[in-house]
Amino acid sequence: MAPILLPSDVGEIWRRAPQRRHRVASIRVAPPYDLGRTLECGQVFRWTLHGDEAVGTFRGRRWTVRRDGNLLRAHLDGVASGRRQVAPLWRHLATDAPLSLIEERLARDPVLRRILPHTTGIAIMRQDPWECLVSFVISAFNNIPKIRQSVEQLCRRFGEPVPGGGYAFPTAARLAEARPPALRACLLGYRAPYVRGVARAVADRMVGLSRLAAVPYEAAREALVALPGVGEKVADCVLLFSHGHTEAFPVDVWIQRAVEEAYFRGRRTPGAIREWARDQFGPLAGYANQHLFLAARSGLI
DNA sequence: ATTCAGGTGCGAG
DNA sequence: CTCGCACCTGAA
Repeated sequence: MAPILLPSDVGEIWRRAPQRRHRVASIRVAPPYDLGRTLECGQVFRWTLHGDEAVGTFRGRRWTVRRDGNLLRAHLDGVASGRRQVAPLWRHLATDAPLSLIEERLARDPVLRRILPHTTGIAIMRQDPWECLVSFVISAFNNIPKIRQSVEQLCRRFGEPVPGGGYAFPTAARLAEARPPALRACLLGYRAPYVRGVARAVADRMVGLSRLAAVPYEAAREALVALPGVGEKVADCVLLFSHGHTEAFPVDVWIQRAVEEAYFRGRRTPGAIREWARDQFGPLAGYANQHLFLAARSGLI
């Protein structure tokens, strides 16, 4: 199959999207943005969805976001007065991602053209790198309900209470000083030392986690893989979901099976699949990944 | 009771 | 450097 050469401009448009400075409690999102699909396609673990209402903690505040057609309304829970800057929340939810352009480009690939009608509207969020890193370290050889429980336990035991209810994600310094038994009590199992390890590395500035967005993909990846409990797949998740490296293509068992089935009809190593995806989709590899992942989990591939 | 789950770090060849 | 294997533990 001929590689689909994608101009790098799409990735750049997304990455450099202007941040609105004024306060807005609501925002109109361009089709096909789908809040529910964005929150439930597996990139984030702490947002919960109830029909058209999403609840999540972001930057130490509890938010409720209601969807009304193409309009999203944000409510700050537990804060009686004093409006607050909402723009960072929209940025977090990636409401500015040029999805129609991205999906139009992705549809040049025959496989994606077939599944896109079932997966359209996914935006790749901009998550806090530290929370994202810990979440995906926990995700290794684990199942989603338990991952969510573990993250929630970490917040409950080590995070600061949040006005609207619940707890913020704990800081690296806080987790670095946590006792191993207390960490294991968060259902972490054998991953407890990994969480402690990454906490220490980040707290001690062994790795400039928040600066990796400005570091080229390959170099940023190397820095992450050096951390305990962080392999190729977890590194790619962090680079994609929190650092804006949309050329990252995390290969888990679902993606591996889907790509082998739909593109190769034969076995490939995770590394080979990752390299193939970067070549095939360029700066949109991460978006392709999310659509293929959701399609695989939905039984479409 | 047995099996499975969004990988990673190991040692062995 | 690639390959095979063990691994905490709750939920089905």
